[in-house]
Amino acid sequence: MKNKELADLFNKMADILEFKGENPFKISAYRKASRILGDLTQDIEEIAKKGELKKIPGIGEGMAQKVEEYLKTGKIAKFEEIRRGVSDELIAMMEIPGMGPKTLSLIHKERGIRNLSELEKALENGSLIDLPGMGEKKAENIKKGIELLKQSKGRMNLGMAFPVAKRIVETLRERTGSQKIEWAGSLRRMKENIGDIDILATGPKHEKIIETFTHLPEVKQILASGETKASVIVEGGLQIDLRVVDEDSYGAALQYFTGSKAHNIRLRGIAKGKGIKINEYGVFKGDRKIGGREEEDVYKALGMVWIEPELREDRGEIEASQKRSLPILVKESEIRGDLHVHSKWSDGTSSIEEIAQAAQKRGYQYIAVCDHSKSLKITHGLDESRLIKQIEEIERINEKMKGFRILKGIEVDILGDGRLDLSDQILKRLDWVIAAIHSGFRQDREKMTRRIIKALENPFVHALAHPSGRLLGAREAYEVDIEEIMKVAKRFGKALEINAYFERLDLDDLHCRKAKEMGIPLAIGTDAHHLDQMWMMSLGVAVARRGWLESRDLLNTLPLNELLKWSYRSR
DNA sequence: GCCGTTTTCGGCCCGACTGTTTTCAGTCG
Repeated sequence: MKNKELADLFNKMADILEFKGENPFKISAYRKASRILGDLTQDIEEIAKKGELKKIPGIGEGMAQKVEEYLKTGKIAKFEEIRRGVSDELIAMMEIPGMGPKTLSLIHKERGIRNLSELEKALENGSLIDLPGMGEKKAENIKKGIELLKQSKGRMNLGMAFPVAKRIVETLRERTGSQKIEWAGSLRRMKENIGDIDILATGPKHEKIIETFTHLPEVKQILASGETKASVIVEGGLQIDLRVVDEDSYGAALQYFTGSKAHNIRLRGIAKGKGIKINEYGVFKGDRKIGGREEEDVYKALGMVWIEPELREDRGEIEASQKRSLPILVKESEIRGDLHVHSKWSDGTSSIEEIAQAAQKRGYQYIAVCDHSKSLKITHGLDESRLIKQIEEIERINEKMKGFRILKGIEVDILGDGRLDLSDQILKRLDWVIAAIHSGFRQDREKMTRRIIKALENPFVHALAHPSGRLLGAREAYEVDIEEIMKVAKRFGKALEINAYFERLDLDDLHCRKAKEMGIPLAIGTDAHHLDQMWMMSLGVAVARRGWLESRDLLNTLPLNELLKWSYRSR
């Protein structure tokens, strides 16, 4: 699938055009096209073959031509043309916080700086300071930006940002006495990667909130601090922005700072057509403020209904809101069980009884113990005889349980050729079998796809665990034709897992939505190895919600008897 | 470069903060 390549290419073109000072609207057209291509789950080549490129909103004559050219020749002439004389090293410097296209262009033209090390040298010897618009502070700022870039290097996992935001918001609530403090931004939309944490607050004394915030013990550096806004860097290089607004603007501000950018731009476009203006202070008709205290005000003013934050990506939610056809997203409280946890029997740390107790405490009706199977030696994976012992233990514990059931499960390994490493005779005895790839990640696409399909053909497998194998920030998904996998899953009545482990979140949101459209059931499992990882169900539910999933699209919203009916239906 | 129940041309979201300015440009979200 060349979607990602094209998305990256268009984004890079936008960078170069920005550096060159091109028309900003042209630049945003490239960025938009890049985002849309990156969001597509359908193979761009398939769309091109059908001649339907221009049907994609945001792709017009020019972009369609460039896509076709790339698919045919592997190149885009326009790209080759504009990149002449602009090295990758130069463009990479735009990543430095505080360094925009204008500054970059200035230091390049006036001081001949071509890369990061030349920039650092120039900052050391002070040769940039006498440039127009430059000064001591600006130079210092860029220096800090370089440091920041070096230590933070990209975005943070949702699962890592979440606890940090929670702690800071709670501290702010305690110390300022203000109850209306919450996170907005990509964290509120529950994106898998968080660039920074945005916090919104209101209260009688704005200065006190800002003051408290910038003096939190976690704060390493204050980037900006004004009357309504402050930005800090905390330990680990994470940036946190705080906005403080009046109470009657809180809803508008929450809407505004939740984003996404693309979602908000669309809303403002719609507003303009209706003679309405929206900003972070409220909804305005002429000079008259017609709303802003509640987030709903914004949507209502545009003839829409409120949209769940997880959907706000301009992926069709705006139209759905206008047509009153938004999905009723699944809620964590509807989850009746965790369908993937590990115990002491393999590489987990808790006994099965402890797990069951913790699950009951969370209000679950069932939990599936899915330890590793024998070929994963490093995890002390279960062979047939140990698995039989585990089955017997679970049956013993289940007899004592009231209103709760431990499901006998396994995370069975898919071998290099697609065979499973446990026999059908034993798999047959289990309630819940998930199959997973843990080796041979580098197989080529065709081989990997065949391998997984073969595993899914096994009548005793219920679901494919962490289907793409990616590890956020650490390992790319393996090469696999996920569309083909989905078709096969559909044909054989298999489920796909949403692995809620903070480093996986796999399937991702876009493929969840695709699976839903295809009628493939999803199953959330935390892959918890410790009891204190079971909270990650929240992350799995977040992915499901971002994938537009409703309660009925998931298996673990089913009551126990219905889940079992599903799992034994084909035996 | 994209797009059109206002438009095939002329729009394209909007405001805060900083630093170097004396009225504003650049950057960011």
